[in-house]
Amino acid sequence: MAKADTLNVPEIDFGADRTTQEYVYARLRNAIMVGAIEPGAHLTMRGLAEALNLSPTPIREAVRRLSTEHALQILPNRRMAVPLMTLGRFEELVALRITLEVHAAARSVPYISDIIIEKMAALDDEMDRVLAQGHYDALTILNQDFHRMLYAVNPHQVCIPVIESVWLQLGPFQRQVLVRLNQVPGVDHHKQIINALWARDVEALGEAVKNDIREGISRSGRQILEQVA
Amino acid sequence: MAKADTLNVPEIDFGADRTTQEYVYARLRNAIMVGAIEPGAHLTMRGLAEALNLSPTPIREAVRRLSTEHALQILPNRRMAVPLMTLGRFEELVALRITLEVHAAARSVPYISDIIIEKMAALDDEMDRVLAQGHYDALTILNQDFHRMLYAVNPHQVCIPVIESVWLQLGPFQRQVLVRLNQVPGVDHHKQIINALWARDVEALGEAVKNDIREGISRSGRQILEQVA
DNA sequence: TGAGTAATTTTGTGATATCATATTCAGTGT
DNA sequence: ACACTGAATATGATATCACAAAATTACTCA
Repeated sequence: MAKADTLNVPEIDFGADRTTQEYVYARLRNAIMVGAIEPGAHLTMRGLAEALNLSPTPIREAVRRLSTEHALQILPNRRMAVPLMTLGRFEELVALRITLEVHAAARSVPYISDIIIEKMAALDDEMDRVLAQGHYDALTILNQDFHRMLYAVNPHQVCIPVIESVWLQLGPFQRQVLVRLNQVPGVDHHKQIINALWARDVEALGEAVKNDIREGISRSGRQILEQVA
Repeated sequence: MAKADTLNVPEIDFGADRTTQEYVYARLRNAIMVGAIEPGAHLTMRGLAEALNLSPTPIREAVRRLSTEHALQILPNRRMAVPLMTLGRFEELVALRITLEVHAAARSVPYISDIIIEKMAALDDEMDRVLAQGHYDALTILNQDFHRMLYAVNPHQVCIPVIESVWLQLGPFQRQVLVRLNQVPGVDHHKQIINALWARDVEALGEAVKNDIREGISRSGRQILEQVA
């Protein structure tokens, strides 16, 4: 079925007892997060329903949730599309991402344990391996896991959903950046993050997170958007 | 009908050509934002449907969207409730609110015009009038309008939805605070915000926003949560 | 009287049916 | 060829229907 390729992303494994709507939501969200759906692409609910062999009802619920997160756009014609990126919006999103993640990282420090740092280091090593093979999707996922692991150690944490919402908005465009440049950023700022964690140094951690985000996407993304404009 | 009182909030006026789902979403969101629904309260979709004279379908969509924003909680039994507040979560939400709003305010400064400042001052005056009459709901709405007006002058702004999501999570609890204390915070930090805007002083603006949030809800909220715990 | 269990009711979920609107396509006339 | 118009089609939105799971109630037995 041609429509299925709209989500050219592997089926995700899924606990059996969840709802269909949740499955669709998770699958679409994942596809958008790794940039599997091109910005500007138009989707139809019935198309998605046919592709996933479901009725429109759970599709609509999932799509509505994603539009609330600004991962999808409901156009005035009631059609939906993946939002296009502009330079202004891009810079706002990156700036917001830095502010949020520096904040979340700082509030995680009191709860950091050696075990967590070691787990994060292990994730970073895995990223190096995946990087060598050029698996961009896996790289994106691992990078997010790395960051999320840090923010999640704070037991009262409320930032992660907000941060993920920003990731979601940057996702489709980030893929374009990776594909166009056909290379990933050179320096690995994750080592810097890990060092700051070992030292429990809030200042250094903030700097490291900021650099990681800036170098990871900001510079190259701005290049591309400027040459278009 | 008794169920309708679940949302003891006036009907909001609503453009005629929007969808039912959007109407339900807006109405529920508003009710939660001003704290019209008590934390811990259980809602049923069919109950809401009956109260609003609608089928469960648009209700489900609206509720799903709100649960994505963490304004409602879907329990493992598939029931839904307004989340309860804890001290830890409260402090995280307030800290996040400060970080976000200081960020958004700073990024608005380059776009500030005298006209906007005057409009904000007018809103603040109206708040003083409403305050004298003890209309807490109207006060909450006006306060949000005041803040939103500032952040919205940035044309590439992406913060407002995120900030509103935090407001939404604080809403039900904030109402409890106002009711229990039966008074509103004394000093009006909005004047301080407006002065900083006239001066185009980013530093002072950040301080003013921080103080406004802290004094407005943080102190009294913490008091209440601590005496419970 | 109280605890456990079966029957009833309520509820959430997803598929289907229906309707209004938007889009696409074919045909007409210039 | 090209713009315009009307028919046909596709789409989104909501209500209704069917089903399964959960909650509630009623009932039984100790």
